[in-house]
Amino acid sequence: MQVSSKGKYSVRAVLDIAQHSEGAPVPLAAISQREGISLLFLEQLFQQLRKGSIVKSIRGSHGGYVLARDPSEITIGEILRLVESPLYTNSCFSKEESVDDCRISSSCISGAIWKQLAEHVDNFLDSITVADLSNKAKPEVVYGLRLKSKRILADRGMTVERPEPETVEVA
Amino acid sequence: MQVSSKGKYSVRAVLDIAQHSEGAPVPLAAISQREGISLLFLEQLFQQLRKGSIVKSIRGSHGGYVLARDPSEITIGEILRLVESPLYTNSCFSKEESVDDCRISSSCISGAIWKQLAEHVDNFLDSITVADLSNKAKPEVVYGLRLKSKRILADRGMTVERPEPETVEVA
DNA sequence: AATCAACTTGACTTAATCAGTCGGGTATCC
DNA sequence: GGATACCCGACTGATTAAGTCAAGTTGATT
Repeated sequence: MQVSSKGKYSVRAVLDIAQHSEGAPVPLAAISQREGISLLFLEQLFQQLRKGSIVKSIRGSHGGYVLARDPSEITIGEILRLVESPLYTNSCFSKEESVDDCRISSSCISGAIWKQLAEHVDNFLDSITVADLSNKAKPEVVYGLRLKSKRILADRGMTVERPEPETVEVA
Repeated sequence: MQVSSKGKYSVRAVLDIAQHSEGAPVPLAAISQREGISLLFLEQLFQQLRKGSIVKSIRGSHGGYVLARDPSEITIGEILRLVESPLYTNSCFSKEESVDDCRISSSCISGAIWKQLAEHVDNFLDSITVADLSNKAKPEVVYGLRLKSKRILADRGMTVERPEPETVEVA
């Protein structure tokens, strides 16, 4: 259970654009240098990010990538789902039978956990936007990792509260 | 980002013991048959579960495994941490310098996310015990996946609330 | 004491996935 | 038209995961 470097790199790259683009397109070469990520690898990732309409591409000289939407409208979860293999995939063996007929006793019971876990993780990651992390706007918030407005979560009938606005140790 | 079958199998196996042991040791061969997991693979997993004192082994004829503690004292998170690679590993490059000196700009900022994510996941998984899932005690709760007493979470200064006690679709 | 079921250990194999590369495109600006 | 930068599919090498195998040791039962 790990976040792949595809996922981590993608988040960093998008964040990099949010921080360095002044409306102007950011070429991958610049991201590659700043973030220390292989250019070729970035190209591969950005194909998916573009198709998922996280970024828009601008071709030609002085081209590059810009965010496709407002940073406050792009969540970390969205980014990850594009490049990561899904956390939850249905793996119950009984297909059309009723739940009680499921052969492998503990399988479905514990299977429910993975589904809930996936929902939990998605909800958490969707509660953080690129804007939240772009320290350009509010540098002091970055390490505190304040969650997006709770209203959004409330809309989903969810609450995700953190104990205190403590500073995350970045070591 | 996925839970490996090591993890899934381990949870199912422990659950299987909780459901089928009447105080008597459960041999791996039985688990293997019921759960459709390779015996050899189970042996491998149970070594780690034993060392992590999730289960106790009873050798000899009519031997097998029993839970090392009360089902309500064993969390899913505990099980997973024993057999899974950790979700969060510190990957910041700057070691002894101050935070501001960190070279790779977005790296640490986004790095904080992974740490929080890991904490979030652990808290969720630690809030579910084997007893919660052992449908022997309360079959109707299993698919509802009721969380462990919120007091435990409150002790950690955490709240994790689910929208409604809806039934999870097990398809 | 013999026997057998069951655990113990470490090495091994095979298949899949991950991370990254390569080569040859195409669009756009100057 | 050349430089810049994105586009796309195929490819590779390394690591990990999943599962297997062999050769034990231990302990209860008979």
